[in-house]
Amino acid sequence: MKVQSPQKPPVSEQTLARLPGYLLILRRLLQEGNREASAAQVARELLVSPVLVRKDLAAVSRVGGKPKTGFDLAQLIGDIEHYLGADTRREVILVGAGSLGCALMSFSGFRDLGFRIVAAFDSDPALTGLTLWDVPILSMEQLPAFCRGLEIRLAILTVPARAAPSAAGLLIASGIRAIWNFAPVHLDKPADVLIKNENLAASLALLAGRLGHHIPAGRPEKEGKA
Amino acid sequence: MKVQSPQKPPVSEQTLARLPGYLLILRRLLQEGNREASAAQVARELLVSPVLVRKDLAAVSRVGGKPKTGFDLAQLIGDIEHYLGADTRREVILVGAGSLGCALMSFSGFRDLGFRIVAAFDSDPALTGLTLWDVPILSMEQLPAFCRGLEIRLAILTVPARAAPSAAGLLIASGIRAIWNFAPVHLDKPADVLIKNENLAASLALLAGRLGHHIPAGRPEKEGKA
DNA sequence: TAGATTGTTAATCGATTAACAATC
DNA sequence: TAGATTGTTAATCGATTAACAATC
Repeated sequence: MKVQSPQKPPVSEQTLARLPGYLLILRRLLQEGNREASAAQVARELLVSPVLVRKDLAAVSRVGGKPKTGFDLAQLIGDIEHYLGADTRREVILVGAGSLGCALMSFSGFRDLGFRIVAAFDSDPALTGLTLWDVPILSMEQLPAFCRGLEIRLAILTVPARAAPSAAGLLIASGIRAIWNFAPVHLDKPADVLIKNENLAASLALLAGRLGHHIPAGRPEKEGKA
Repeated sequence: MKVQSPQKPPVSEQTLARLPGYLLILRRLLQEGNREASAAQVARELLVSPVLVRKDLAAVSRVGGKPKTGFDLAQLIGDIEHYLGADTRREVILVGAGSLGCALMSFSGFRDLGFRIVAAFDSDPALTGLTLWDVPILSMEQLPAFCRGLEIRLAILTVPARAAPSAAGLLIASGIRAIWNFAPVHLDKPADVLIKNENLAASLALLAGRLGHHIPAGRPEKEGKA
């Protein structure tokens, strides 16, 4: 039976974005031998306010923490993992096996959060048939049947900009529900498909812009500590 | 002589983050033969409100647009480029020539925004001395002198998580002012150094989380069009 | 018990949007 | 001129923070 949590209000985009960060810290604390952690402890590491951490955790964890001791680490980690993974298949395909695509295939960080790139697709016949980092590279023609067959819902799009719109169309037509798009182009989509644009060049420009204009980065470091 | 623009209030982080997107669209419009563009035109492509575009542009452009005709494309592109690049050297170094690092070296998108990876550094002696995609790979020992000599201020950090803290320390000691950190660890830093954390696995988890919980992605598509 | 830490309600803060006068 | 589009002032909206009562 499915035990969802429909009574809680949906968490904000910002809260969701902080969850993976919490997960990393909580896991490390657990590995270091702790059984519990306080919101203040987590907040210090992420440089956010403790209240924010408590609010975020309250939004996604069913158990909550205990006064004086804090949160049960194992329990909390499980809750966050469940929340991030709830109702979502963790199998991912990758479209575009160029240098960036191959780098993502080799990237171990996805595995730590439970994701697995199960196949890559490329229009270059020289690449199809190869297996890189345990990921088989298939032809674009094989994509629809593959996605339908395995009910894949997540795709990473690392093709050149000019190829991205048609590739995205093919993905959507093949049942993909969310696309992580690394091409710097706007992709049209139906309302029920999610597209997250990742523009690496823009990210670098943003950093350089902040540097040039001395905009303080987020909250300042806290003075003094325990 | 330096002509800065100290009288304008610093733009918000959000505005800054949208500038590269404007730049891409405006350049494309110019290439397509247009001389001018309206805020509404740009807004439609980025799915943001036209008022927001006007506010953003007013914050970074000195000239402003003209009623009826809109903004002069060449002028506006120049202003945004200048704003993003103001007071900032565009030379970047890359630390950690693993698969992700190499992918970024080969990435052409940086060039389009005026950045150039001038050198990569790696502790693996098998890599040092090589030149990949025109980027020479040097040893970590050469880093401080290189950065000091060329006054490099921007660095991309793509080393494994366990090596990141010490590498960041070396970078900061070598005069680097901003670090784009791909390792999923918190890096300590003095107040005047910027660190932008890029956690690719967390980004994917965020997308999957949104998918699982059906959180609408930003503003909905507008109905109807010109 | 005393004290640390939680969870929640109210206040603050800042970004976005709406409304509208100015102007080419 | 008439009309489209800009720039700005005020209203809205939502996230973060502050304050504080609850509780192990």
